Amino acid sequence: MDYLDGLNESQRQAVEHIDGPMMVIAGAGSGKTRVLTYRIAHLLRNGVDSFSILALTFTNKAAKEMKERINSIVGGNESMNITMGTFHSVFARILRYNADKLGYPSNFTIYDTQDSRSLIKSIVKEFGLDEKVYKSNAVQSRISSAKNNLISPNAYEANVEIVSEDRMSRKPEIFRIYKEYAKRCFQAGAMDFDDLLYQTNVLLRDFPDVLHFYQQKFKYALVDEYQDTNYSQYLIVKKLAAVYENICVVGDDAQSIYSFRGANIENILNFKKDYPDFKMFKLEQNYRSTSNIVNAANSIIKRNKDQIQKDVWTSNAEGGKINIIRCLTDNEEGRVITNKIFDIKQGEGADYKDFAILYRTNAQSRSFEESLRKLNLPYKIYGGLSFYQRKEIKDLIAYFRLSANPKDEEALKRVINYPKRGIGKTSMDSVILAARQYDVSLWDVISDFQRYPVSISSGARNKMAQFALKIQSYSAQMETSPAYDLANNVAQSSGILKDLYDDKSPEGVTRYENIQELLAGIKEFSVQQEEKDEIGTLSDFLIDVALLTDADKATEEDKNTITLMTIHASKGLEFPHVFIVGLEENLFPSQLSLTSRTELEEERRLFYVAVTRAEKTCTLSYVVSRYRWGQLVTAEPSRFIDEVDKKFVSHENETRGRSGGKSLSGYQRPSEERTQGFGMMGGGKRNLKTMKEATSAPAKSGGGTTDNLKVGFNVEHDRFGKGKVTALVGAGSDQKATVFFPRVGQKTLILKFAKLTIVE
DNA sequence: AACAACGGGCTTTTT
DNA sequence: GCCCGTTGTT
Repeated sequence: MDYLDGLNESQRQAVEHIDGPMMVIAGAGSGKTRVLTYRIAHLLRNGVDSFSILALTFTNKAAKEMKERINSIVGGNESMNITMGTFHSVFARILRYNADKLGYPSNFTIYDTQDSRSLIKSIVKEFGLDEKVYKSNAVQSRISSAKNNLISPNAYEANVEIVSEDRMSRKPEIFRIYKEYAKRCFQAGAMDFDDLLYQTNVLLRDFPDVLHFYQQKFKYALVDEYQDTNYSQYLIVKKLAAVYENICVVGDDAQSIYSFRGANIENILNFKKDYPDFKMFKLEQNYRSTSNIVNAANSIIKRNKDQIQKDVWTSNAEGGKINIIRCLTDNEEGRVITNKIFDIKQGEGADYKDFAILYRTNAQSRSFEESLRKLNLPYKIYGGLSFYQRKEIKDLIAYFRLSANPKDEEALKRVINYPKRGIGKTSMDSVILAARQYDVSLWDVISDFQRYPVSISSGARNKMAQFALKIQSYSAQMETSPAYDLANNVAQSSGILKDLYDDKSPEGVTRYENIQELLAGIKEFSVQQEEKDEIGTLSDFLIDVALLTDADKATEEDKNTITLMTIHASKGLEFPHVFIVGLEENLFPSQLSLTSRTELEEERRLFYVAVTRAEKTCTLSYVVSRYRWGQLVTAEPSRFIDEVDKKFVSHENETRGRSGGKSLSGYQRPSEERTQGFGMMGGGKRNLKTMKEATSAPAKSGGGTTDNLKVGFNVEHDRFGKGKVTALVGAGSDQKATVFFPRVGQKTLILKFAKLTIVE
């Protein structure tokens, strides 16, 4: 068995375990994917039918790669019949197949986050609730977490605890919104992301024959990234595996970073309860990183309380220390990191694809983009606005969606007046009102005004009827025409293509190109389907499109570029040289995570994930002040920097030791040339003002006068006069105070610069 | 009904 | 600083 030879002892044991429940706890870089693929190959070699394997991965890309690797081990294309993909895509297919049982059309629409948010917004409006109180974001996450815990609208209403939580947050009507939301999704023939799991649970709960069928089909189940599954996913897997209990879950509790979307570490504990005789395998040897990186990462994660005991080690070389860089501003951070990349690349002849810049929030990408572009280095940003979330792409796809399912109200609202065809807000409001009165969909109204009369101008009525006719003609071809033909036809006859073509601005040109790219993608899809002797309709194309992400798209290109992405998006990836940027308090760890220990521990795991992406070098950076909300604000180095064991760290660009220094005397002013560079940043009026304050900073600052400043203290400023402290942010030399001065109003001051004296 | 101008909120992280 | 939605103007 040649393929077993390349595995270490614990890997091999995990791979060779065939029947019965098992859990693999896999440290970062320990060959987890390897174990998964080899185990599947091993199952196939030992006579398991590929049709009976269910493998749930975290991304579609991971599934695709795994299939390829299995084929290369087993030979042929045996992996073709394995059911492999993300929870969402696998169960979306199963739901389509069984949709009629739940009262949904098999071509139900999948609402993305934007769609559901917009639906929630309109419900809040229709209910006459205050949109400031019932913020769509907050309501959405409330509904989402209810669904992820399998709480139906009725159960929600009946749940004393939940309802009182809503009352306490002054949003007692959420249950009504949830009810209406669920109703409207159903009426529109639409499921949101959470529904794909929720409704699967309903299907398996209410239809024992369906449950039985899939239990018999999926005799072997594997779940990757088990630590990131939520309750809804957990229960699906548990039900499917209930008969044979050939279930293998793989994960690393130290890398659980998705609790904000309902992921639940308890699933690991539940596993032990559900399958008391399970076998546990630990993969602890790291093959990815230098020992400095492995040890540094260990020193970080050991600070967390909640974790499964394991000992990740490596026999790799020691490597360089983790480099920590301090910069003055986010723009300088961009330049410094870019130069570093350039130097390393020249120095050791690395490829661009060997580098990754990882950040906490998407908004941080800007300064790196700018400096990379200046130096003409190729880069690719993952995440952020994905290709499929761009306005023009969503517009065209909305036409497709509407043609496949005219009840899809979010799609209808999106395109009924795009491109402009003279159907304005007033007319649409009347139609919406009428639709609610008749309790039918918007489509029903605009496609049959005879039956559902609406008091709008005959002009508007005609235009809507024309629009409806157009959609109907598309619908007629939906199941018969090849995807590309229809897509192209829609793009042209809807007027989208012309509208974008006429826009000669740079953005307009890009949008036009994006549409062309989408059409090219559909063409490719059509061709692929024809090779399989299938027609490949637009309807088929739509099935997957809602669940595609940029990461899935990237595989084909495989370009040699520098990678920019959030740490979340980097999970499962590895790079020789990793730069983790923006290590500042309130950014990483995020301000919103500071309220509880568990949330802070999740941020720490995120940091752990980031560090363990690195193979050869890992560099951390932080800045003294950064643009946030369009304003330059001072920042403080992240606590995570201090949490890395000093043995594995070296500081660069440091003008001072940054240990514990509470006193202002430890702070050194930036050198002259730095101060200049600082002033040249940005250039807006606001910065100039901030800069003036900064450069006019007194060297003295009376070491200690404001050290024990507290909220409520009265202070005096030599320009603003007397005032009262209303808030304090940060600590040490970067502490800021918000002070209310009766003479000039409220000001936020950086204590090390402002000449404040405490008065009684 | 269409467009320009203005203002508010926002930043976690994603299927 | 940016995106979105609202307001005011034609």
